[in-house]
Amino acid sequence: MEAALKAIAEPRRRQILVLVRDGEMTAGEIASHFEVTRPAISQHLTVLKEAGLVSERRDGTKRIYRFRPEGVEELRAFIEDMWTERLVTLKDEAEHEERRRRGAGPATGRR
Amino acid sequence: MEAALKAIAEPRRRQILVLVRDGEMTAGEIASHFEVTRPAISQHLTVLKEAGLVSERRDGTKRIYRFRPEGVEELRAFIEDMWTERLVTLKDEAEHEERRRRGAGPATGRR
DNA sequence: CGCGCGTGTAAGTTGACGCTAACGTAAGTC
DNA sequence: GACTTACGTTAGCGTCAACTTACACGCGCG
Repeated sequence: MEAALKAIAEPRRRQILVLVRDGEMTAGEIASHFEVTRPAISQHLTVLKEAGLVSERRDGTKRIYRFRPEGVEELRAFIEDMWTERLVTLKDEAEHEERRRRGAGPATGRR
Repeated sequence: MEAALKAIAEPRRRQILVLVRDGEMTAGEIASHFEVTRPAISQHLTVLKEAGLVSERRDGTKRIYRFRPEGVEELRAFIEDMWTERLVTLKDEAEHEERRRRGAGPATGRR
């Protein structure tokens, strides 16, 4: 998750994602869309792959990269939790209070 | 948007966001939750503020920071578009193909 | 108005990251 | 098995970002 966030924080990697989003592409084909050298793109692809945002498939000497929706799904879910968990916390507090009113409460919920 | 992405890519800033998510807090109060110095937290707060993820309010010499849901909303929407636009593109391609079958198409889509 | 409190700001250091150039590697071709 | 193709990998360099230390600023109080 950390990795995915840092991956999309980089503009060029987002551009790469937009490229492969519409269909799979070879490394060279991706690199041809940019002004930087191929090794640079190769490194970006490694980062994206390890972040789970793209998948790699091999065909002979070619390497074909493909957008990986599940990776972005995790990311989206994480961002969503960023403020929905606020409601969860409020709910937890309400539950604790109710429990306390019943006299049960050592509150073992601490990590 | 770029700013918001780079802001949440940093672990400590995410922790700060989680802190102020449950209610507003002064700068010193936030800093007391971490091992780093107060200036470091102050810099993080500046980054978060300029990214639109928190808002700042002043009360005398104190500065009170508050979570800003709209900022995260933009972020969430951006991530969402990251792959919903894929469907739009597929729809475009379908339209182009249909147009081509009618004999229209020199395929000027190249940038 | 001098002084303390709560913060932001500036300067300097260190570590991480993106880039290039050179080299290494695996698959196909003759 | 030499040669080409299509890549990844490594070493080195410049830049940026996070941190600390030291200083500056605004508010309130006597």
